[in-house]
Amino acid sequence: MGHNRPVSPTAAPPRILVVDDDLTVSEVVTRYLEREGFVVDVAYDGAIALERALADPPELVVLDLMIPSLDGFEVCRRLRATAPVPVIMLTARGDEADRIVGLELGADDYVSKPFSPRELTARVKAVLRRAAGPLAPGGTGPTVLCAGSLEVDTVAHEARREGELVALTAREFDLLVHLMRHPRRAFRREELLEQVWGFAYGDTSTVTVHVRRLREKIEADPARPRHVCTVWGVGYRFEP
Amino acid sequence: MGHNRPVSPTAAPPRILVVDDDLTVSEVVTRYLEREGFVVDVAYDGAIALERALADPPELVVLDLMIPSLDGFEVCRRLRATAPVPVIMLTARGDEADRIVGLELGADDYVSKPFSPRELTARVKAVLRRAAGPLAPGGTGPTVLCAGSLEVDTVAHEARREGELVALTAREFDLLVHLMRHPRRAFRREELLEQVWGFAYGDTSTVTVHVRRLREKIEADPARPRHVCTVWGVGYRFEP
DNA sequence: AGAAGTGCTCACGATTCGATGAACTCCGCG
DNA sequence: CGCGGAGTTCATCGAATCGTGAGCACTTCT
Repeated sequence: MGHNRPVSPTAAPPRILVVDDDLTVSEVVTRYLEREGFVVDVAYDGAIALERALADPPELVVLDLMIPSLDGFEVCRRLRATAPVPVIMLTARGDEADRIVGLELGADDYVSKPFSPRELTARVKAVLRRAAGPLAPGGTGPTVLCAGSLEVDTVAHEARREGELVALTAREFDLLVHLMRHPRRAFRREELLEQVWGFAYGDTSTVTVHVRRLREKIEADPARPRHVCTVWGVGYRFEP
Repeated sequence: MGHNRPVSPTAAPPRILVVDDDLTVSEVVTRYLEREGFVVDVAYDGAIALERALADPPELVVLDLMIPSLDGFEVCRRLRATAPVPVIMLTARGDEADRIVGLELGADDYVSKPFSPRELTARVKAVLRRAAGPLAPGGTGPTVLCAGSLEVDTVAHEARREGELVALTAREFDLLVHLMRHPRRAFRREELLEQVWGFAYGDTSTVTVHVRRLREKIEADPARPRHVCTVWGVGYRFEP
């Protein structure tokens, strides 16, 4: 069931709006992006794209420059005017690229046709990563989370109990950080699956097992957890 | 969105001179560079650019090749004749760029139009990092980095282990310095690719291989690295 | 007490990830 | 023009990790 984890360790699958009137292109792009675990929406002209993007902004827009009703640049400009949505431009190849160079600079990145799907998905991921910020999510919170004798350094990607280093796997780490960032809030397993794993659906026992392994490592008495607590009939909650 | 700090953590913001007669280009470039925390100055033709750069040398020059009064190559040549200012060339797209790259021996890097602002800023940072040292009076941080029996002299471009000189290639050196400048911080491969290589995207196995070679040279037991450590599911981290 | 619902544990198979070795490209040099 | 070093890409291998299903334990309700 190998869904590739798209980008950010702790995120629902990013939605991407693909705007291209060429059916062949948009279909291929869609297929490849979905294979990488993204949720893809398609629009065939500028006006509709803009409307849809403004109504429900996706995480990223892949935008052909030459499309009906509103050209790509105009769409990009208007998008940017209201919401800081990352944009990747698809530009035709050839000399005209020189003329439009100034215009297309509004985009976060560009890919010139013909392009390899691999390159496009790579760039999509790169731009999303940039938009999400580096491992240290900038101002969105402290880099070291503390609770009791627990210390979690989100930058160094390390966790300590009583000062002792505990080796957490990537998932365990993500799970712990997510819980610690929302102390005392109860999460249903489905929520955690979505917010930590990025799965829209799936076996909730996956969460159970990971919680168990996590407790095994960070709780003094894993059978009587003081931090990662069970909320019966609901899910789990982090207790500081 | 947090302002990314450019390159060195404690230095004054590097000043960058952007030389381009296309207003659209220079404005967009300026905006993106400023967003990254640089101080940007703009010149619209070669003579003025040269004059200004010589009067008060910036940390880096971003130079379009086709500009009025003095072409980019000439400006670059004269600049380099007097001051070792790093230069990034903006070249027209295509095969032409390939021919030019041979000529522009003076430039530290080049970016061909159309380019993504991402790529430009990434390369700017990479070049600045690489250039940090030669003419660094006070701002650019320590010139000798130490960790255990490791000594890295960023000015002399030398690395020693137990006092013994180890021959590192340019990339290996840059990689090591970058990691050492952010001790204990975990980097994803994609981040390193961007911050050390200046690639907006690419094959992450490149990083893997270079890390391996670096370990081969600086670690006492390369199979059990004590400094350049693996963070499973994430990337690498430097341990002092 | 019995039954149904919910969470916990364990072990197995599939997948993913990093290390490794080697091929290949690109230059500069003799 | 071949050589050699640096850098990049590719294929393979082994190990760590992950997801799943089945059985057990505990809670709650009838």
